Amino acid sequence: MNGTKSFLEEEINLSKFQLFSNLSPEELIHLNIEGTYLVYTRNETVYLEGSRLKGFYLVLRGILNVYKTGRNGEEQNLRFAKCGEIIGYHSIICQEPENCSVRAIEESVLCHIPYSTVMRLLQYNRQFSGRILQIACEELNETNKRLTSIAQKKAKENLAEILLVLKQKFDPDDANVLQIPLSREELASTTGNGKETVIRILSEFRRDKLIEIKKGRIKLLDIPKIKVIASL
Amino acid sequence: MNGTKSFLEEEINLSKFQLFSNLSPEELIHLNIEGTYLVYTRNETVYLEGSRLKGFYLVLRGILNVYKTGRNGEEQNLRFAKCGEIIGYHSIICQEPENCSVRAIEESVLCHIPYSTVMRLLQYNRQFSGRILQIACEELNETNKRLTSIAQKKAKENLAEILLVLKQKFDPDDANVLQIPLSREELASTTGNGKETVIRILSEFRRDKLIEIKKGRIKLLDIPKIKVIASL
DNA sequence: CGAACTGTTGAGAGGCTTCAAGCCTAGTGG
DNA sequence: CCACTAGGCTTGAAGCCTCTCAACAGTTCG
Repeated sequence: MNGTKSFLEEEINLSKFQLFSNLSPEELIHLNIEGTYLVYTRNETVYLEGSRLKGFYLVLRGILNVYKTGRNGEEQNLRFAKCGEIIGYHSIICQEPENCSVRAIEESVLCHIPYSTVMRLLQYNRQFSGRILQIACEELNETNKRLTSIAQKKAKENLAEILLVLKQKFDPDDANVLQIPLSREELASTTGNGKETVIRILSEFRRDKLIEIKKGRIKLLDIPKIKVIASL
Repeated sequence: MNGTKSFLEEEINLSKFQLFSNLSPEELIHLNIEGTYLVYTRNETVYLEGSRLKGFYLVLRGILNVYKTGRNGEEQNLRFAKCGEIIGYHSIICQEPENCSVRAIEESVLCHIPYSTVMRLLQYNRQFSGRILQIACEELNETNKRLTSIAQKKAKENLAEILLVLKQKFDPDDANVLQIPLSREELASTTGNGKETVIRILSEFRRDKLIEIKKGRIKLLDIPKIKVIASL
């Protein structure tokens, strides 16, 4: 992990993020002074479960894997965070050690916002605290949906669903190519299956011309059929 | 569903709930005027997924099953709500239709707090909005933990874990008897397994003197061993 | 008392995991 | 530049776990 403010100065205009769009000029100045910018390379860990964070992070660029470590130290993906999303805020709000770990999936740039700054904003800026509350509730809705799918769906249905979820989140050009470089193992940790199971199903999807894999990126060829398989 | 304010007048002192403990006398008066009290009998539905709620609910008495309907209309329990907890607040905060359903597991009394009241409190009472935020984050932590267990653990481990979670939440006297009348099917919908699987594991636990079942209530006899099975 | 529902047990099938071996690819060092 | 190596990817086979179907016992309630 390394990074200096000047290096990134240009690309950073925190007020363009919805979360900070309602800050007063003064609050923005403070935010810019107090926030620090960090670069993480692929597979680099941002923090581990159990850490006591000194603030939260805003994702400026890249994609991160938010996961828990479960049985036998096996990773379970909880969500992927991308530009504009925040991570590590539970820890701050609940005043508890973090309950999940975060690792960069591709080179990522984060902005660390220290505890005191967050607290000041939460206290004095209603729009900000309201937005955080909304973010938490949205995340909760997502997680509830995932939990239900993982608990009830078969591996194939579940994987098909995940592909659609990833498309929605990581296909900005709408070219049906998932712009997220996931290993088979990471994909498996997302669906809650073994690596081999995921590989077999992907092979099957490929054979049936539902998807295509080029340079590690998955392209969805037949979304209607994938939706049927996902039972959506 | 039926209930009148006078019927319950006595037992209701909303300010005793932590969520409302920081309300001004004026806010409390409004809350008392605007809140309505509702009684639900066992298995009665409070609301269904997709509803547009006109407020949220505080549980005054009883236990509720918060669940989603998944594959083939099968229920997936997300959590159980008891006295002092709130339900239906995502809907209000995200301004979206509710994403889960709620049903009374035993006779329950709820206080419905209308949208306008919630919004006023969220806007003007920082302690209140902060507390809601904290509740959301705690729920998120719980759900993340559940998701990981459901995805990774075997039925037996998972069921053992659920028993311990239920003990923590529904054993106020610390007598190791779970004061929550769950059907086998409801228990199965919590662990994400079939009913028969749960029954078999419970039988095994009973045979091994880990638990005892009397009048539908589960008593935990050997918590250390249950913890070992749960891999905790 | 019978009906309807919940709980229990058995048997069989199928899905998923696990182990194992070989392939492919990217990156390294000679 | 090429051979080599490490790590990810792929496929096969075996076995276990869980689901599903089915029959029956027990319980509750009108």
